[in-house]
Amino acid sequence: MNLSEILGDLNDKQSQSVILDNNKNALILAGAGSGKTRVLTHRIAYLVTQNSVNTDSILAVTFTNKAALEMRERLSLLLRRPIRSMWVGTFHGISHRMLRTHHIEANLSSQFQILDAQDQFRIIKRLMKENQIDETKYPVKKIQWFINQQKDEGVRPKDIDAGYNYFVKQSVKVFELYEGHCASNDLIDFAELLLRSYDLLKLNSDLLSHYQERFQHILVDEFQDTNTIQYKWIKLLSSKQNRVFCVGDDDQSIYGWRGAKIDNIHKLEKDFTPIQTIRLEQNYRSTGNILSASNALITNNKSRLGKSLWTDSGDGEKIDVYEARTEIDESDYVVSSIQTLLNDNIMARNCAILYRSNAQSRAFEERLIKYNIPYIIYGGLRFFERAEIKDAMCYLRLIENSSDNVAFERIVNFPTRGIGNATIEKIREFAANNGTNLFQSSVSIISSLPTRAANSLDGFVKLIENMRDASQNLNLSEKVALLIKDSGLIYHFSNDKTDKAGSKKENLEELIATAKRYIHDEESDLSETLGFISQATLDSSGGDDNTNTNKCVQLMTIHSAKGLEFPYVFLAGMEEDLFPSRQSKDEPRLIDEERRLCYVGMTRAMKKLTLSYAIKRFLHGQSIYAYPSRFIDEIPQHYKNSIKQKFGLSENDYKSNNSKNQNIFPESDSQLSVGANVKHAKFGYGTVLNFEGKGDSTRVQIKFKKAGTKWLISSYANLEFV
DNA sequence: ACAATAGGGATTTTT
DNA sequence: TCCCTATTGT
Repeated sequence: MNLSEILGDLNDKQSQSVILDNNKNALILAGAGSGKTRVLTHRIAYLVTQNSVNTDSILAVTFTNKAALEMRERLSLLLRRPIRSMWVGTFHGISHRMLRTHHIEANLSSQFQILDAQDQFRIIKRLMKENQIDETKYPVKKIQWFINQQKDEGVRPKDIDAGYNYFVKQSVKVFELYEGHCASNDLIDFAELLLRSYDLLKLNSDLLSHYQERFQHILVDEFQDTNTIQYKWIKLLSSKQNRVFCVGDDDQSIYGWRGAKIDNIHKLEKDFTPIQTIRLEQNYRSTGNILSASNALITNNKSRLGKSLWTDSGDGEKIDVYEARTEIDESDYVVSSIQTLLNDNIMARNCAILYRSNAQSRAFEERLIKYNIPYIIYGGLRFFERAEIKDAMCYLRLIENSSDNVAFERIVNFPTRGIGNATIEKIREFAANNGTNLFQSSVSIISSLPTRAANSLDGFVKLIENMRDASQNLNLSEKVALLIKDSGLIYHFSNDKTDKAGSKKENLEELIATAKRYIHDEESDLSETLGFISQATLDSSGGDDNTNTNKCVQLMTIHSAKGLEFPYVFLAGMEEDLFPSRQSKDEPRLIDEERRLCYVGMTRAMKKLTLSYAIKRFLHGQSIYAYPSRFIDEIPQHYKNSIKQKFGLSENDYKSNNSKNQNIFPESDSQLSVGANVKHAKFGYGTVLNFEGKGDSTRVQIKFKKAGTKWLISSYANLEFV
């Protein structure tokens, strides 16, 4: 690969960044849609092919697994070879890798487990209960938040002076208890991965210099999102001999509330000298109007590094601003606009509805169902966070490592097998007194238990032991298949009446497939199973079935849309107190972040952007009158096209429409049952998987033979039973 | 052990 | 309003 191939399709600024002097650090201020991933990957390709930098000497850090994966893929395409051994990963993934390799120096066993947010919550809650700390006064969520916040700042309990603040005092107490618990149980939470790997390097100068010498080039993506400990981690790894190359955009910093320090990007220029700053301002995504409007909006923020996006692709259409009467009206406007696009053969996946808070998705969902437009809502529980999947994973964990107390607690009596609280309390007590784990403790106390409890507990112990023996010679996916069956999970969820659609059972089956797909890193210090378990915690998004999503309109929060782009974007709920949110309105710092969020939302749009707001909105059980968002006013009028006229059906039309439809699907319809076969005019034949609600608002989930699985409102769907 | 019921809270969530 | 949790009753 030669230089012109690497620089071939890059603009001046991009090329400059890629071939930047090796003796300088770099800050690439990459605006939205300016090709930052391209610069990052081409920079690496340049170093490897033109500067003979060994791939082992490169460390590339991202925030999300998705970004890391994308970088890997693009790199192996560019370099035309696999880059398996290269250190490309998330902050957490890289930290994890270091801790596994140097677990002894990090004061961890080789089998340490990673806690996800749920596990962490459970532990904190139990610790508080055991120590009589009143949950109503000190909500677990808040304490958990406090602890994570401190860790993100690199702060340990001993560093905190609570003064006279009772909340902080209690939080620190729980923090200490929690730290003790994690230490004695070999547990690491997300924040701890970073903090501990930081300490590891800080306290072991040999290790530190090893990595400093090894990583000649450290590249960081989305630098504006780094928190204090991440910044310190990078700073620690940097040295006289190596160079950092940071890419970021201060205008797209939207995770300040999670500890991201926008100021890190400012500090960079002081802490990492000599440094060269390059601005990528040419945008390849949006039309001129969208960019100018976004630029105008973001100018209202103070203390920016300053950047102004431009494009040579023409002005495009103005931004539509729709004033709706209510959120129903709003969703009707948006969805009928989408319908119009679909009629023009625009693909559904090219349309996105973005909003500030998840609660806003409902109105759109209902309208999309009415129009029979396929959609997908992002957000909510991810695959590995689902209860049934966590249950199964905990069986896997306990089979693999009987000292995993977190797993033990979760599944000892699930599915229920007659092991009550009293028994579990005895197990805990014995374990605490004898310095052993819960599983071992169970084995020890069985003989001292009343017959009934003893039998139940004995059954559980034997179950785990048998599964362990039986899975000895099985591969990962066979192991998973065995466990979801023998544990009784499949049986339990097959009979779960609350899960009419059987999706939990399906998820468990999907877990087998996910295990099958798992590719184990041969160089890893972990067994295949432990590798799978760690990966599941570090990347909880697995298992999702993306086959139909490209036919769907996409609904998500603006936060989730960061890094994505769509030809047609609808930014909904542009109202004061919703966006910017009420909780942010009193603090200029928070308002600025809301404004950046709005900027991120607007710059997702490629061809056409539509903003909408409702005068009256039903929220939290009551109607609220709202003012249009200040952000709308901050966009100069000549980029906007205001639409105030009522679109589509009038209120009366709705009424007549509804009453007309009421007869189509009588309330007392006894034919509607799971498994019933139906025919739909457009989607053809299908089977009812699930339904909810009554009368007019009944929603039915149907698996169509050809059209896939859909939720429909029965009063609109006009179903025929066959 | 589970279902029914009452009460409280309701941005955003990369790992 | 809706959803999640904790409590209560069978």
